Amino acid sequence: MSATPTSQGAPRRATITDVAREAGTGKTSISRYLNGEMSVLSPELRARIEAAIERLDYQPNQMARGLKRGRNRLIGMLLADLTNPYTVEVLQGVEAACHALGLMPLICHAANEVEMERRYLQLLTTYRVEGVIVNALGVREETLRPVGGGGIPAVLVDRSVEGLAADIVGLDNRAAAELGTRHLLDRGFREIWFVVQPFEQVSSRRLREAAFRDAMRAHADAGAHADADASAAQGHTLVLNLADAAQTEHSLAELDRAIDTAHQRAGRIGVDARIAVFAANAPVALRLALHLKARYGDAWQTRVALLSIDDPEWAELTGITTIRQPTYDIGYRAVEFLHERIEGVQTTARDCLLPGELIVRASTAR
Amino acid sequence: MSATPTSQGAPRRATITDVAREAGTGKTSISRYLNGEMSVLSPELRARIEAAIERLDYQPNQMARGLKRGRNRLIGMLLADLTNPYTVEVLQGVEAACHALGLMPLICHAANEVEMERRYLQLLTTYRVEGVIVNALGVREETLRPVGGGGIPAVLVDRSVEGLAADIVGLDNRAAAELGTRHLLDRGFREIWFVVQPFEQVSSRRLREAAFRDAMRAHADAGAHADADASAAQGHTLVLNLADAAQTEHSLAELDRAIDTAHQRAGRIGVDARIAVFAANAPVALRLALHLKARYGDAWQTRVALLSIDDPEWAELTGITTIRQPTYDIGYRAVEFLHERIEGVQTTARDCLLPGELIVRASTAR
DNA sequence: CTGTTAGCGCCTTCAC
DNA sequence: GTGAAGGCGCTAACAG
Repeated sequence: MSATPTSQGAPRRATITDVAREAGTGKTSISRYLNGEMSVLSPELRARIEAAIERLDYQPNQMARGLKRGRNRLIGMLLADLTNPYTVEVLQGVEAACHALGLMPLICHAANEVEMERRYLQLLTTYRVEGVIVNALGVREETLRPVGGGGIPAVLVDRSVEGLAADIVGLDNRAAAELGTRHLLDRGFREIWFVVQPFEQVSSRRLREAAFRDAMRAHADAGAHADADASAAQGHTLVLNLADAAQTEHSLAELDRAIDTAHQRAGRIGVDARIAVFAANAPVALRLALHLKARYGDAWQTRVALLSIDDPEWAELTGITTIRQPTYDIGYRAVEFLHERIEGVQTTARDCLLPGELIVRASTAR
Repeated sequence: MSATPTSQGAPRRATITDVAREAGTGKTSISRYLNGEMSVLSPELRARIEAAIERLDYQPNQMARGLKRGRNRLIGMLLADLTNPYTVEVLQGVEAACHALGLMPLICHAANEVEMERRYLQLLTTYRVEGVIVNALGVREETLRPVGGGGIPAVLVDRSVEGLAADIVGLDNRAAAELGTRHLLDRGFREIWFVVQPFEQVSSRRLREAAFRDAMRAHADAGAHADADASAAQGHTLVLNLADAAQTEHSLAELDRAIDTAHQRAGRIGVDARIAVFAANAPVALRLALHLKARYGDAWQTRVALLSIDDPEWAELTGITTIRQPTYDIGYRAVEFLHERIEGVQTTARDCLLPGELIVRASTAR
């Protein structure tokens, strides 16, 4: 039982000095004890220290330690959008790794605001974090200047930042998009729409879309020689700007026309009426599903075969085929990379591309 | 091993001393400048300081400031489960409020592990956070001892902790459960199952369930006098332990029996076969929906009318009536409360109960 | 083995 | 108006 602080207010936590006095020794020994240099302490002294710490309920002040040794075990975690389930899942991996490595993540949520992102980045340096993991939103190389390269260590998650040479870990976007495209092709879909948010600074969106196009082209090329039917496959890319309602409506209308056209044509030929829609990520998939349901009713899946990268909790419920990202691992690896850099391991910028996993559900059945 | 500060090793950030030298003045003036005591500085000196800061890209070290003045503007945010959309939404409010008040939230995710929760709590005190806002998982009063009361200021979110007198902000659980129950009753449902996770330490679960029972009883009482049909209404409580697969299956089987029984009876009488299921929160609702879909197929909603507290993103897609919590406000208010306490406002423990909003969708239509 | 002595970067009296 | 000195809680040489 600690001294009852009858008078409320500021019970002023015990300091190392208090402990030293209580144990009848000097601060140094306490410090040594705290840092596990047990071998250099007589068992007797050690016991006294232990008792004193217990009695005073002493807890070393991380801030003070950090100030002294120049490292506070804090790392920054800059998130573009916590609303995206992807982000939360990555965070789990981050937390776990930090825990294992004795790091403490300072989590900052930019909520899709570039200005916030900038501010947080500078706030983090103010707290002298030892490194940052950033799931960049719109940062330019300049904003990240204090970071990476000559500044504090940094590793990027999911997205690269132009002009910045830093470690990056994320999904193998190319392979994932190919996987999805080929799955749709294999299932016999011949008209595929790839729907993605505006590319902007987000490299992963670009990569996925490019891989989709390449996969479609590869299929067409192969088909020209072998399978006559294959050559009919056509891929379209649709940009969906979720941040702008009007633009979103406009894009969705375009998709609707394609769906209806295909439906009419199919009626004549007597074949599966569905076109396939490949959503580049979960937010896009959700928006699409909501729209389609509003337009075609509960049976919307008889009109469209939806496939998505990311595997949100509602995918199973709605029966949608997805490509699940190894989110936990992404977060975990990111921290490991950062830790190595913090510890001074000097390597050139590395890329860590983790594979996605295709989860087949009813939406792409034929 | 100290890394040799070559061209890129450790650029060692500028300190207040560097700035003072660069500006040809003393540290005191720099400090004054940093703290906005402009009126006490000659415009000329002030300009020189500004220039020096700019040139050195100086940024004050929060840790050092904190050490000196005893407040580091850090607050702890202890989360029970980031996987729950509720949590993320609350977090948005917290972030916003912190930003407005110049606070920096240290976010800790216990991931439903009581042990983690304990450890984080102690880690937070180690960083000398000025306060904590906790969405408690299983903390006992003793764990929180250093917190609240005589310790550091604390405010609870969503759940109270037995024996701890602290501010608490969250949903008006009683009103929300009543709202939902009455909605179902109004829609003519006469058999209602309230499904909730094991109560454990979570006060909100208890409150919701109690309010549900009270509402059912109130209805029965009123019905005894007026509406003969009303007296037939029966409420059941089902505990669903999501942490244990076997127990979950067991509970779901019980629900299945009720559904089937109702269905058979309805077939004879020729009336709506659906029983209503009131999920105490989103995780429960999701688990239920997944199970029902697996058992009854895509048309599961013709067997069960699902209503849930919380309004997850898939609710709209699935057409489920919900009671949305004012999550953002909850987070925001929590920080405001904490801030007041940090600033020394001494009031007795306050409760802030915010109202939920009923969002009627297809699931409860008749 | 143990204690003494300097600071880490900053703020805060207290003189000038 | 401005600066010098001391100290926040802790660690890291140096002695003893």
